[in-house]
Amino acid sequence: MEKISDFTVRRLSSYYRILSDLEQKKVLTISSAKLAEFGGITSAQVRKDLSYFGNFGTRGLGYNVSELKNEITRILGLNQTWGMALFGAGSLGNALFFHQGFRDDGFFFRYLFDVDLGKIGTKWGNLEILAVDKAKEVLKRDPVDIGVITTPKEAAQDIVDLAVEVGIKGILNFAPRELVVPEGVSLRNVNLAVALESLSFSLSI
Amino acid sequence: MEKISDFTVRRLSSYYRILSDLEQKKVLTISSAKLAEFGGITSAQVRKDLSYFGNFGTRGLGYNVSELKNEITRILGLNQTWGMALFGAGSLGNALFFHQGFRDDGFFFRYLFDVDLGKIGTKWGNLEILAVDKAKEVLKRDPVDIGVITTPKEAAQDIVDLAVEVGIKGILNFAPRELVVPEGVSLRNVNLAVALESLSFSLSI
DNA sequence: TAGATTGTTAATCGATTAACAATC
DNA sequence: TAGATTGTTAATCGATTAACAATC
Repeated sequence: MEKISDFTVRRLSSYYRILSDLEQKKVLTISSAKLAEFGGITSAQVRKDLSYFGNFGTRGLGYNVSELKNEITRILGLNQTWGMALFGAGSLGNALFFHQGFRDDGFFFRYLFDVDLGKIGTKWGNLEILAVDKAKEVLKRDPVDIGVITTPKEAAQDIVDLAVEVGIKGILNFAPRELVVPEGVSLRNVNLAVALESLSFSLSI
Repeated sequence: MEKISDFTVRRLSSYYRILSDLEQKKVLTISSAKLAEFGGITSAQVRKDLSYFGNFGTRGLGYNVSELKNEITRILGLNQTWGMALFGAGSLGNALFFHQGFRDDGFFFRYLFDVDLGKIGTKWGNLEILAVDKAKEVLKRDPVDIGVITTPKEAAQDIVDLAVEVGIKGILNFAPRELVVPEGVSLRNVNLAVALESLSFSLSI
């Protein structure tokens, strides 16, 4: 398969959300022009993105909303569940843990780890926070797919190394630090400071 | 001035963090090659990004860490403070509110708004959560620079319209919904679902 | 059928990188 | 001075868009 850019993947996520909305509103078909309008892009972009994966439309009519949503669900791997481990049980981790939208999409936290003795042994919902020292043993016995890092930046690389060692193949990092992962492991960074600083830049000029 | 791409601005944020680290470690000078290595990019990219704003280096020697950090601080508008209003006092908003890093960078929450009667009147730190009905009046009297949206997606566009009406020029949106802002208002979206779905895609292929 | 809209190619646009003269 | 490294130009790469034949 042709190499798919992250730009395309992020737009697929956007289409997925738009189609979910439309499906709920009982809209049956949609043109690339309409979909583009909702996503704030061009219709050529929509058709190009979809064309990497197949011919989902009907000339003259457009796309069937439910069908296209199902195709994108499959493409994005959202037709299955993903097990996650959270490293760093702080307030950001807490917000992510209780975020219903992730569960709806099939992303479940299965383990919570922290270094804070005051937190270890306490529960979020009915999931206990474990000592990060136990993580290697626990995750080797019972692997997860994705590691979510909400530790302070100083700890982040060590956690990545641990995650890689226990076979985690996807990492979502919130720590504001450049991280190194080996070939075959996917890393996505969410840096809230960058978003604010980019706003600050726009407001300054 | 030449149009600066958001790619460049985001990398400036990255340089800013790297230089802050280096300054703390008492490193005095750095070459574009080293800076690039830390940021995971090429040295040409670093020099190109900086060249939009001036000549900050010395041929043969590289860049003075503190000097370059100060220049970038100024470019990004981080040599001043920014007042923010939070719309949606949920767990994500709470995590942002108590995040020390934003304060260090000069971003301060000055108002908290919610619709939930159970939350209105309670305090985070010593800042009271106000009814969103009061927002227009309050923010017209005492404007802020940035609106941070952590409401459910259904409410997000109304909040944007309110924010625009009271003169807010920068919006940081966490609601997973495409928002419309008029010319002259900057909008940055942080969509956590997109990040997870992009990981899911990578893990699926 | 006539009108609408896809899927795809080729053109365009913009971002990244290689290369090197300038110069510390 | 000789070696190192910047600032900048030109080449390359890759993403977006315009255009249109195919076809429902």
